[in-house]
This record gives sequence, structure tokens and C-alpha cells, in this order.
Amino acid sequence: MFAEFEKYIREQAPVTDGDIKLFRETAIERTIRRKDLLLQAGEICRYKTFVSKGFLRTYRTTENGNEHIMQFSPENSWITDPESFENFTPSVYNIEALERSEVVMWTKKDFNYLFDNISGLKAYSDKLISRNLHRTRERVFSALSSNAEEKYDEFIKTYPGILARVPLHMVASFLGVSRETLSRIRHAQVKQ
Amino acid sequence: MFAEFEKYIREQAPVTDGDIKLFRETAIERTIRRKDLLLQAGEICRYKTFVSKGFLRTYRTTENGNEHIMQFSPENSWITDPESFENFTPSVYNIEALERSEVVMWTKKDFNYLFDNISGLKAYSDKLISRNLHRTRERVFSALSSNAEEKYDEFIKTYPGILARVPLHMVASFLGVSRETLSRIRHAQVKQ
DNA sequence: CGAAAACGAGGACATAAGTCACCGTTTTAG
DNA sequence: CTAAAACGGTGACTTATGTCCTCGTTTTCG
Repeated sequence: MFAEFEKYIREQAPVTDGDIKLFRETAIERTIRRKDLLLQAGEICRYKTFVSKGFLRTYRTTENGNEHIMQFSPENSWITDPESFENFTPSVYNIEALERSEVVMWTKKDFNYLFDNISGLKAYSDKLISRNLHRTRERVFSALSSNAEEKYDEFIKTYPGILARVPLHMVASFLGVSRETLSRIRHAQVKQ
Repeated sequence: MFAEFEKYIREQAPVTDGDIKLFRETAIERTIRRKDLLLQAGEICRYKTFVSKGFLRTYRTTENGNEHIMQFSPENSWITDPESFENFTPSVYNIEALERSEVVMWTKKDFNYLFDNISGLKAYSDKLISRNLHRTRERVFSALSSNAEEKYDEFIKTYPGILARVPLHMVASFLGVSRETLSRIRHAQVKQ
């Protein structure tokens, strides 16, 4: 698990062996079985998590029980609920493993320590956050301006590979469209 | 214009007189007439902008000419297109003054200088970004889970005061709902 | 391995919301 | 000040999408 993280971070940022040592000393490794939760709504999200293997989803439930997927997290991506992580407030999100997954996690205290002691880490983190904000904005725009088919097409373009890995109803839940509508769109597209 | 900014920033963060001096030396003040653009799609967003007076909207246009409002910015708020500002890439957004407005702006170079020389400014900026990300996520969730009436109600709760300041069709454009639907919802709510 | 669950497709029907058109009132700008 | 534009409301009609259901296939897991 940490090995995958080391490989990833060395490719992403110019880290020294000493940096890696710091990462390792503070890291918590964990394996999550399929269908198990890494975070449950109501809990405080205590970790910043790197997915070294597997696949997870972050979803949120309305009062009447509808699930809406906010994010898919394949290997080599980060997961956290920034709101909860930063302020120690209960999260509204559930994070569930869709496949058996392996993750590496850091507490807020430790990650702050890493920020102070690994040069460039904060800048790298800032870049990820701004990328995330950008994608989230694009998603808002898509929600405002696109019909179901356009949303589907944009999804495939923006997140290639995800479609093949999750059941259709989860793509539907991510897009805010019914499973049936998506199924029909796809059928129509095969034809032409 | 700078006076309003000074008042704002002193309330928000513990800044010294020296800090204020730095802010002032690098600030560019500008007045924008109603209906004029602060930024036009295709241009690079060269400034981080503080609204000291007035009211602006950030919107984006689809190929077939539909406008979608991404953000409203009343006085004491910040505007920029982070994507464009950070990477010097052409923006897809238009920023238009809905009322005669006064703004204070800083270039990227100058603002970076401020980050390096005003203690706590980066942390303050980070907090604004995370607040922004949180709101944007809430908006995505709302788009996924709410019908037109719920979106309208949430809008009023989340952005009180905006409704009274903009024509209804702009609220509709922000929510991704037609003007007529909003008009009917509102009528129905008055009745009961 | 085999029963049970999950899944994708598709038909029939319901409905929330969009579109178009019109009108009276208010606001804007020359 | 006045003509033109913008605005909000509303009726009539259309439509994209949701909901409910059934069915055959695939996947899961004890």
C-alpha cells in the first residue's frame, strides 16, 4: 500500500528520501473489503486518504433515502471530506469501497506536520484542490446546461474508465438522471 | 474603494498597518458601469478582485447562446476565475456588473507578493477557497437531489438578499430552471 | 456449486418542467 | 419626459425524464 503511494508521489512531486520517510512514519495503512464503509455519515472524517488500490465512492443520502454519488475514487486518487476534516464536524457523506481497496491515511495533525516539513507539499495539495474546484464547477455548469445525453457524454469524456467499472445505476446517481433514462440513451447511441 | 476593502480586511483577519500599506501599494481601483464587463470570455482573467461596492454576476454561455449564471458577487466578496488566473488560460466566463460597481484588483504577481509578505493572508485565502468548494459541492448536491421548488427554497436560505436584488430570470438561470417555473412556484407559495 | 441478489433492457404510463405566446406594469436610458 | 426595453405573471400545449413493472442474464457469496 505505502509502496504504491511512494511510486505515485515520486512521480507527482520532487520528493526526497527524507520526505518519504516522513510520509511513511505518519501513514496508516488499511484494507477495506468490498461494501464496507471508510466513512459513515455522522462521523467525523479524521483522515486524508490516498487510494493505492481499489475503488471507492462518496455518496450522500436525502431524508427520503435517495442516494446521490458525489465522487468516484479509483486508485491513485485522494479522498476526504474537507469540511469535516478541517473543522472536526460530522460528515454528511458515506465513503464506501466498491471493490476491495487498500488505502493510506494521515490524520490532520500529521498531515499538517508534513506540510511544514516537506517542501512543496502544500503547493501540490493546493493544486489538487484547485483542480477539484474546477471539476466541481464544470459539474455545476453541466447540471445547468445539459440534458441527460449530454451529461452522459461529458461523463465518459471526463472520467474515462469509470463507466466500465461501476454499474449503470451508479453513473445515473452521479449524473442526477434515472437508470432507465441512461439505459435508453445508451441504446439509442449504439444504434446510430 | 480601497477604504471599504481596508474596513473589510481588518474585520476578517488580524492585519497590521504595514500590511494595509502593502495592499494599498499594489491595488488597482476601478469603477464599472452597469452592464459593463469586468471580464469577457476568451480573455485571461488577470486579477483577483474584491467588490467594495455594487453587484456583479459571473456567467457562461453555451454554443447555442444560453446563459448560465455561476455566481453572484455583492459587495464584500471576491471574484476571479481561478482556472484562468492561475494558468493564464483564456476564461470561459463573463463577469458583468449588474449595478454600478467599485472594485479593487490585484495581479497574480502582486498577490503572490502579498502572500509572501502578509502573514496569515495565505491561510485566510485558503479558508475562502475551501468555503467556496463547499458551497459549490452543495450546489451539485442540490442539482442532483432537489426539484425546482426545493432549489428555490435553498437558494433563498443560502443567499438571502440576492433575490431582492436581481430579476427573477437570473435566479432561474442560476438554478437551472425556467423563469416561468420559478414564477409559478413563487405564486403557489404566496397562496398557502 | 447453486440460490439469491444485482443488473441491464425495455414497455406503459405519469408528471414536472420547458416552451411559446400574450399582457399589463415597471424600469431604463436617450 | 417619453418611447423602448425589461420584467413578472399566466394560460395552453409539448416534451424530456421519472416511475413502475416485468424479464432474462450475470454476478455474488455462503
